[in-house]
Amino acid sequence: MSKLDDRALLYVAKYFKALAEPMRLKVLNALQVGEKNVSQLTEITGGTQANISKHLSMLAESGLVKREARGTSVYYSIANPSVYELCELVCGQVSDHMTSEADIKMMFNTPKSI
Amino acid sequence: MSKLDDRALLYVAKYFKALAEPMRLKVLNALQVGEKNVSQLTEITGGTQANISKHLSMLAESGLVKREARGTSVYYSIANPSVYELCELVCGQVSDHMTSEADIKMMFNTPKSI
DNA sequence: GCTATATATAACTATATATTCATACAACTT
DNA sequence: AAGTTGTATGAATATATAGTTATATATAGC
Repeated sequence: MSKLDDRALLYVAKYFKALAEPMRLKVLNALQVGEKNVSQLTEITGGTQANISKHLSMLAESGLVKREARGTSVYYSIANPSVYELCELVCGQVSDHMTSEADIKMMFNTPKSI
Repeated sequence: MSKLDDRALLYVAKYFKALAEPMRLKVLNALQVGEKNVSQLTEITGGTQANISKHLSMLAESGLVKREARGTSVYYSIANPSVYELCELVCGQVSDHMTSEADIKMMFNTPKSI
């Protein structure tokens, strides 16, 4: 593989990584109905302000959300609605897959964080 | 959010996490044309046997690939072709997004691993 | 049974990540 | 100007992860 390919690969991986965290999925889910500021997202998700702020920075840097400061608040919104297509696809695969024993087992085999 | 929702969230996150690693994307890419055994995947990707084997175990556990032992070899194949739809979607978003300065910057801002 | 080949795994290291707490910073209000 | 509110960030900790090396396990051929 060429060096350019590797960089593209890294970039795609980075995008998926942004989606690979439950709290960030919660945030994205909360943004599905429209833009929200950090305080609102903090309340909706039940996270701490610092933590949500960090996740939002990460999502913004990965190009999944847009940031807009207005007054004292900062509003975040979905950069590209097709992110929900991704989630739909995955949810479909997950529910298909969830019938098998191995996956039930995996469900209980969850790490403490990440 | 209910406890069940949280588990589903964790499950979806786990699926995305399986895709959030360049070497695993390479492996999945190699499998696009059909099943391959571990040795073949090791050669194609340029990884070490132990490393590829681990990634394959992880991919199998996450439900992205199927495992089938035949003779002394173990053949892996894509469990669900729609994983490539995901990648297509992401590639589209990535290339859209790649025109902006912030992303060029991010390109060079890559961690050493992961 | 012995050897060669293919795959998996355990121990280890280095790095990355999520989370919390405390604090800095910025923009309104009075 | 001082206080209030909303957001970001640095330090610290605990956990997770990718990768390497060495080794175990299994299957086939002799």
